[in-house]
Amino acid sequence: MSQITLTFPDGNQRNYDAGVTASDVAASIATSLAKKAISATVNGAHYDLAWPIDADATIAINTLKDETPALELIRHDLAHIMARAVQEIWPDVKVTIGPVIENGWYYDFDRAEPFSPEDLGAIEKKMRDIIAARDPVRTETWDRDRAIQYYRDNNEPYKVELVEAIPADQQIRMYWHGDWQDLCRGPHLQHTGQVPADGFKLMNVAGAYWRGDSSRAQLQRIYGVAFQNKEQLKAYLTMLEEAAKRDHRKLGREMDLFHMQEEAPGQIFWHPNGWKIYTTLQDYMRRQQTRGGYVEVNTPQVVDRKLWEASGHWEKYQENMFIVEVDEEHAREKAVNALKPMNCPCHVQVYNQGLKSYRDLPLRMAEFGSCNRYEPSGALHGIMRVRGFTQDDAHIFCTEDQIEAETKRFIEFLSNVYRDLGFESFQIKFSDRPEKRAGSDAVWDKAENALKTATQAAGYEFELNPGEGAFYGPKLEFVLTDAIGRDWQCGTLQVDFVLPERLDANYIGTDGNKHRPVMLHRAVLGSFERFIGILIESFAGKLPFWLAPRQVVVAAIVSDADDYCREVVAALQARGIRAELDLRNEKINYKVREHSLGKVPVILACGMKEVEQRTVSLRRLGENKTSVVDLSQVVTDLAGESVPPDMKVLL
RNA sequence: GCCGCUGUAGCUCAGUCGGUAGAGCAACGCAUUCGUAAUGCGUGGGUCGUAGGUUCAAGUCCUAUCAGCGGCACCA
Repeated sequence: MSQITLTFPDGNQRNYDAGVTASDVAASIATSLAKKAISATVNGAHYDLAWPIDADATIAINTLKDETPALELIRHDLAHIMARAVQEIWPDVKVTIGPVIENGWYYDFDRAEPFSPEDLGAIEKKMRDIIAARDPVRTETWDRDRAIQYYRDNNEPYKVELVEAIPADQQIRMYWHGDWQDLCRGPHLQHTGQVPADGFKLMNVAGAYWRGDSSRAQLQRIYGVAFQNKEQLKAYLTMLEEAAKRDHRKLGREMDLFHMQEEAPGQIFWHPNGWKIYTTLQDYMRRQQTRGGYVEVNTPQVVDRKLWEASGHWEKYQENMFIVEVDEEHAREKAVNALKPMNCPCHVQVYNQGLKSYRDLPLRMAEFGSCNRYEPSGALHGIMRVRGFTQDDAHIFCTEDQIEAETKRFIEFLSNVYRDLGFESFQIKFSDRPEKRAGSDAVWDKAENALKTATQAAGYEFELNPGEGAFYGPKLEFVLTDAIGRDWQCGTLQVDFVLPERLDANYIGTDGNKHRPVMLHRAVLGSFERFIGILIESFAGKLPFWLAPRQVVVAAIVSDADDYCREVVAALQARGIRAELDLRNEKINYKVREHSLGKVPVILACGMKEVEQRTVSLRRLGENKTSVVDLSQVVTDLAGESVPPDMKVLL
């Protein structure tokens, strides 16, 4: 039998018979290691302890303390343990797939009756029994046909389908613990007892389609989360509670920002406080766009279907459009219109007025474009995903040669805005040509290269998102990370060769002939509604001073200070600060609590001491210390703070 | 759109076996003038999401429907 040499992380080398398993290797080092071992990393690949190693390799034995392999295995084994528990309780349930996901796993089942929350408890209990049994995990490799026959015999149609999708000559790895079996790539733990019994929790049940295809069977998906130990699980559950606390729907009510109601699903009733955030943000964006060389336009909401037919939306996007038909009796002629779901076709109409010269390009046309889309009911989510929204949209009409410079210019514009709004970093995803696309390969090569080169030239890296481009061109997506680590895709830049063609946009070149401009579709915030939702959640309602709808509350401690409080508010308002008065017959504790919950950044409390000394007692949100400041000083300071970041730069 | 769950006062929620609606906070009134996260007492407030049905009787059971929530699909 031939010998192989294994190299350990500390550089030591040992010789073994070829075909040795990591389990044997661990045992050759120490019995305790063999017991603790969960898997091995062999030449960088994650290996099951039971797999044979046939050639020289580097090897590391993993234990539960090694986070990456441990979490992978725990979650993966739990997926199997859960599937086994379900089938032990309900033998007629069909199993499908159960992958590891962020923080845990899920498994999709086919079962006629829905799983109830009580069922989850029963499953969890059964899982703990399986873990307590410390059932050894064993594996074999089978021919594909044997596996297919096995699953046919066991009446597991989904597994049959999965195996059939594997090439006929490929070996199939089968896993068992107890009597329960599953098809699996592996690796797995040594025995079920290696899963931390108090480190996991079943979270919820949801519908999911077989193979993600909405035309196929609807399955039931059970989600679980799992960690190396109880403490980490608890920390995760606490983080979820934190996220729930900053839910923009809850904060929107508490801060009195907006509401939504049945009669207008997916549309927002902005209250004064919320609308103040909106207009402050919009004013900011307008200033930035003006500085960035954009012209602003405004275009119609209700537009004849003819334009949508010409643009391609009628064919490609009709399901998502609100169609407006006017009753014939009242209409001079029957017309079918649609609420605009996008601004681009209208912008081309503006562009097409009059003759454009190459001297006019690049023409950067912006609109705070109010759009309506009939989103599927299940897609609606607070103010983040709505049917009526406003994009900070713009279309840059330019020549192909200008794509690169405009891309660079836009990324700089966008990163500046994100920084001002409190997001220091963002990632870029580059989506290239999809299967279904318009335009020649040569044009795509050109567009993709221009986008890529420009992004790199601007000094940014990107992640490739293959095949996810729009049908008319490649796109960049800008993803920012919020205060609790969640990613949000906000900005986008898309290269479009198709729409200028369809809507016959052109310009006169240096040669005196007509040429086709390229359109760059771009947005920074995406939509005001969604972005405000992100701001609320990221800041947990504690918006930066300049964006806070109610910046200051001046609260009287005793009613003899009322007149002075009025004077303080007037002084603040005279400097443009959004200050409110609270003269209610309540204790200062009550007022502080209420305005703190309302996320007002600054509370100025005034009692007789302040009246006599012409000062205020200043308390900032989130701090429980106060400071006494001269009235004139506080007005100057807060006026400085309320200046938007872009105006500060100019000062 | 699909699967599951939910819908009771402005908000958060209770409501048993089907017997005719309840709490806390908020609001309003009175008292209290108080020093940095809830002062006390009192008063008013509900077609139980909507529409049907079963029943002597429906918040409760059934059907339909609307909306919301969690996922899936969708997100140009």
